Amino acid sequence: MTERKRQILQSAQAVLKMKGYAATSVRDIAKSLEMEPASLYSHFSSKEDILKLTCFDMASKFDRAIQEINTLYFDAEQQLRMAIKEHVQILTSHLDSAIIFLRDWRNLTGESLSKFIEKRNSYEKGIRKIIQTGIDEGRFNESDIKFATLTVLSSVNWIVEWYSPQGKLNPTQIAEKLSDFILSGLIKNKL
Amino acid sequence: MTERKRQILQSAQAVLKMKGYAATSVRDIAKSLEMEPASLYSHFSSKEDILKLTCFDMASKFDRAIQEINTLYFDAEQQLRMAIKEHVQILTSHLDSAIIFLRDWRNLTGESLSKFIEKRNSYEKGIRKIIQTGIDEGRFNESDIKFATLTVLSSVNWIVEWYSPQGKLNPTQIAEKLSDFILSGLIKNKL
DNA sequence: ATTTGCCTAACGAACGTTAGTTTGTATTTT
DNA sequence: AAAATACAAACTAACGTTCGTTAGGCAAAT
Repeated sequence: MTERKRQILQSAQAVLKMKGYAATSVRDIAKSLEMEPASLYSHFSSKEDILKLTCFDMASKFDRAIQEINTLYFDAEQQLRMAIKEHVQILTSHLDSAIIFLRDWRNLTGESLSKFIEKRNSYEKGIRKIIQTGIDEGRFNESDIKFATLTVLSSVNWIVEWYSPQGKLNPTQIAEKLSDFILSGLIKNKL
Repeated sequence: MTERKRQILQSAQAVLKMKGYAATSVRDIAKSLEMEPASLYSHFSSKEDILKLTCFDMASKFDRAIQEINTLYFDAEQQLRMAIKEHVQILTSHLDSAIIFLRDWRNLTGESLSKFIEKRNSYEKGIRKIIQTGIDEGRFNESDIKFATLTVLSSVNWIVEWYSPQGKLNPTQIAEKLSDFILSGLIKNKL
């Protein structure tokens, strides 16, 4: 990936974030770069190519993070805190891509779509594994694992809807607050 | 609204739910009804009209629910449990509309868009008010209210991504689980 | 001399929408 | 009871626009 291509991709993502992939035209993207629509095809093979790069780039970031955490021998609470922190970090430091990744992946087609879903499920499984460990350790409440996993992921993912780099909470603080909130729902009362 | 119009709207929503508003054409909608695209215009003035009806119909359902709850003199915990239960009930009993409402509202334009955002903020304010009451009553942890509100709404809204009428949890059970989870994060430890 | 990055021009397809008409079904008038 | 009217809901045909994309060329950088 050349420097120029990365530059164009970034600008494209900034535009896609605003109106969504389907409602954004190649001409919209070109205009933001002050270039002709056709010129984009010197760098990308199709509009969907831009979506693919964005989605799979983000997916692999999440993949790398969860895989690393899963190899560490911390207890479930620490693992979950780390996972949330990494997750928030990735989302907030690539906000444009993150929004597209979370919202527009459905516009992928064919093999790309199924591969993406597979990656997504694999990540979800990584989170679920941590929660399962917490239950096995006797630290987390026994509850519907799938339910717990999805609730965790939803509250974490939703931050892209309101996070602003200018806001009063930085990513680390957000991750801490979120972890406290989530863990209070998972951890057994120490009575 | 005639019976036929309601019927068409419902069929349109089933199609829109699949690919999203922007990626769905008027011809797609017509095909699902086995009619000609032009015929839709006997019932709707535009494609966006369908989106408008869907979004504002859902918005008013939520609006009605929160307003009623806010007039009841229960304590904050009970109010929040009721609000969550109503919210889940609305989402799950109008799943197609709910998905469109949550995902596609950004495709509204002009005055519709700003009015919608206004309604959305007003609902959010209703939830926030309940949480604030809980803090004032000394029952909920003092925390960033906006943060708490958004986390509550995110975990509730995300259920449309995985809820199925055939699943093992019914809406009431989901609402209870979700309430327990959320309230364990809000309520002060009774030490 | 070759490559890179962008251009102009234009393609065919799909888009949302309009105009005008037909059809079937109630309702009213003869 | 039969004929005339009104209306709703669908149709056919087509409009102008925008869509993603391709072909081919030109100028600057390597």
